[in-house]
Amino acid sequence: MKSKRVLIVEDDEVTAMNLKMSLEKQGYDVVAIADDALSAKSKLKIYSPDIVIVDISLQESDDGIRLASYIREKQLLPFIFLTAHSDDHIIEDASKTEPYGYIIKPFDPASLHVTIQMALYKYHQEKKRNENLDSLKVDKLNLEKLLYNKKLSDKPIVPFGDGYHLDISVCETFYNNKKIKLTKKENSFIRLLVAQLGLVVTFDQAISYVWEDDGATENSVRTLVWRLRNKLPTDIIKNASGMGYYIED
Amino acid sequence: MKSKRVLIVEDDEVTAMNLKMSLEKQGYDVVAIADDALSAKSKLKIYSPDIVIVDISLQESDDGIRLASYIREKQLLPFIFLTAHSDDHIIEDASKTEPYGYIIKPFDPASLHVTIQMALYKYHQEKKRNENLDSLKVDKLNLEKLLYNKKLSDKPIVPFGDGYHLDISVCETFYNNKKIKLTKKENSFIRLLVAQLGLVVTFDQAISYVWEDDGATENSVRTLVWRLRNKLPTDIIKNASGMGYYIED
DNA sequence: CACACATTTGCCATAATCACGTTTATATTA
DNA sequence: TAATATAAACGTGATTATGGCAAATGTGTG
Repeated sequence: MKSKRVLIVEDDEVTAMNLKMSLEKQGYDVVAIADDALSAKSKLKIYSPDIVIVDISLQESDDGIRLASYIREKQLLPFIFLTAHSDDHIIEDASKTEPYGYIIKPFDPASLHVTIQMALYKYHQEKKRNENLDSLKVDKLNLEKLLYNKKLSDKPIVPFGDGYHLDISVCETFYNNKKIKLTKKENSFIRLLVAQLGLVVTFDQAISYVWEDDGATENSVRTLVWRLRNKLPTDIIKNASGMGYYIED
Repeated sequence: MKSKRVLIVEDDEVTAMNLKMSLEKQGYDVVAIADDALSAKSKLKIYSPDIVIVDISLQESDDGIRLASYIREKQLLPFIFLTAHSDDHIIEDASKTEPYGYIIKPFDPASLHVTIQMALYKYHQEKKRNENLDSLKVDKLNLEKLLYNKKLSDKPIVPFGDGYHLDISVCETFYNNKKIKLTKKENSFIRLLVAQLGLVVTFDQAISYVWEDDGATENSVRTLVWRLRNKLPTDIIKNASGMGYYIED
């Protein structure tokens, strides 16, 4: 296996150099060192590293955490936090970004290696799972979670489009608080669209989620969309040519 | 916050004692030390710790990993791996259990604390999300609340349909103040329909609520609806094709 | 930019399938 | 024994799959 490319984001030069030396001794390729979030972002693009080590408290601010959130959101890379503190609320904030690992200063070279390996592996698994999700499987549970994350405060309601909402506890769609009678498959597809609000639902996804084991053709999906569009008062189901359908966020 | 209860699963006495001391110095309560997976399982039950630290390679086998899988499956607790190796396939196996954290030997007391905090937080988040998903299901208690919220001022009466009302204190249904004699299951189903007035009661919901543990088929639900419709003077139970039944609000 | 060409989409009629309501026979329970 | 609940069967209507076709969209070329 060729050596992994590491980007270090650390404003303290001494720590950064220590890290770099330690990593290089273990066969890693430290491609760059950034000392703030901004340069980190540009260096991410330039060097395309395999993993990023981020100091949690860049310039005494929460820049490190925000950088991590950014990376997590874009699903670019695995990242590891480097921290000296064990301040509980920093830990809490850091945990929210779901880091792939963390190293506590002063760091130990051996544990550094293991942590990186674990992070890389974890990222690899996650990526594989996401790929599966993209191309094929969106299982019920997964979808429920997606929908749940979109729900409004304590009510099981997910608003979408303009005047629409979905009651996720009973699987029903409303337009201006008026129920729209939908059949099983129509409902199923709306749920999928809303779970991925703003994202395209591919034909494959639709087929595997709505039709489960019995397959279906792309034409079936098209006809389903057609029927749905007839039942919905406004035209919110958009087509992404060659890909599938989506509802705008 | 009261001190967190920790269970250590480690067959090397020296490491175990080191851990214990280190943890106690930081205010943790080490409730027990187990030296194999079996005793770990029983001690889990006896001491109900808040978190478990598991040595990844108990007695040179993969017991640690299997113990972790067991805990993960039962969704009992957060667990942290303790490992000396950086052997890639052990890391791979360990990662599959999605540990809440890991500590590399020789461990550093400060990082131990941070790792535990992160693990506890992560577990907390996970648990909260699962609970919220569960709360979307309708159980007896939930239903009573729904009904209670619908009742008329201070009287235990819930009106529905046109001329109907349900007395939730005695579980009886009336049409124009005339009692309608219903059987146990019919009553049960009417309550469910009224609790979700305007919303569809799915077959699954009906089956799990009316039939509880003894299952039933969709056909049973259909026949139940048929019997109910015969007893109710007007046609208020509507069908949502493929989904279930509902009464309009 | 215009043009031809290929692909994809929306729409529809038709056929196949599925779900519903209903009935009857058979269990289960009080 | 009467009342209640389930299971299987079946006609009917609702829902869905399928293939075709025109319109829209995208692509490559001169």
